[in-house]
Formats: sequence, structure tokens, C-alpha cells
Amino acid sequence: MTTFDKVYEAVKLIPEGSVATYGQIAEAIGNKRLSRVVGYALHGNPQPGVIPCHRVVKRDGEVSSAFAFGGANRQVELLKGEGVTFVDATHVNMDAHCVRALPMIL
DNA sequence: AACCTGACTCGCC
DNA sequence: AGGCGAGCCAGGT
Repeated sequence: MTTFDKVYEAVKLIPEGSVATYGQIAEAIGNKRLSRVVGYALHGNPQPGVIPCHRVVKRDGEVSSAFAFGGANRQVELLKGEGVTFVDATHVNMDAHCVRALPMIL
């Protein structure tokens, strides 16, 4: 089990209609400082369609500017399609959709 | 094999 | 309050 695998497992656990921050993912796999690795892992996204990387946002709810599915706007559309609301064109309504308790995968 | 960089976050100054 | 450095892992040069 590599760190990347843990990241993918954690991301797949995000319920539909909810979002999680890189920090939440990192914390779930053991170290919140891994947030950077989380981003890198999703950047490589080896299994698109399986790994809902569009449900992962920065700690303030802003979507990544380097989203690779067709632009950040595409990510926003996907989230809206799941019932996620936005406080801003690029900021997810964390107060309503942020995952409160992401299970630890250690 | 070492160094640099990257979808991040937090703690100091 | 805003800017800067540190810490983490993997992959490319």
C-alpha cells in the first residue's frame, strides 16, 4: 500500500454531493502535511472515472486552477450535477458540503 | 543517486 | 494581516 493508493482510497470514500479538502484527505491517510502529495496523486489520476477528484478542493473551498478534465469550470459543473452548491463561481459552499468526518484509512 | 518541482497547508515573523 | 519557509512523497531530469 503506497501513499498514492491511500490517497485514491480516501478520495473514493467522499460521498456524492459532498466535497473534501486536500487537508482532509491527507489527514485521513495519516499526515495532514501530505496535502501536497494528495494534489500530486490526483494530478496523475491513474483511474479517471473511478477516482472522483472533482470532489477535492483547497481548504477554503476553492477548486483547483489546474484541473485537467477540461478546465476548472468543468469541475464546477460536475459538482453542481451532484447537488453541491457554490458561494462563488469557484468556491464550494464548504459549510454545507464539506465532509465532517472522513474515515481514517491507516 | 541527488536535486528540483508540484492540484497544499500550517506556523512564524 | 500578509508574506515566507518548512514538511510531506513521487517522478522526471
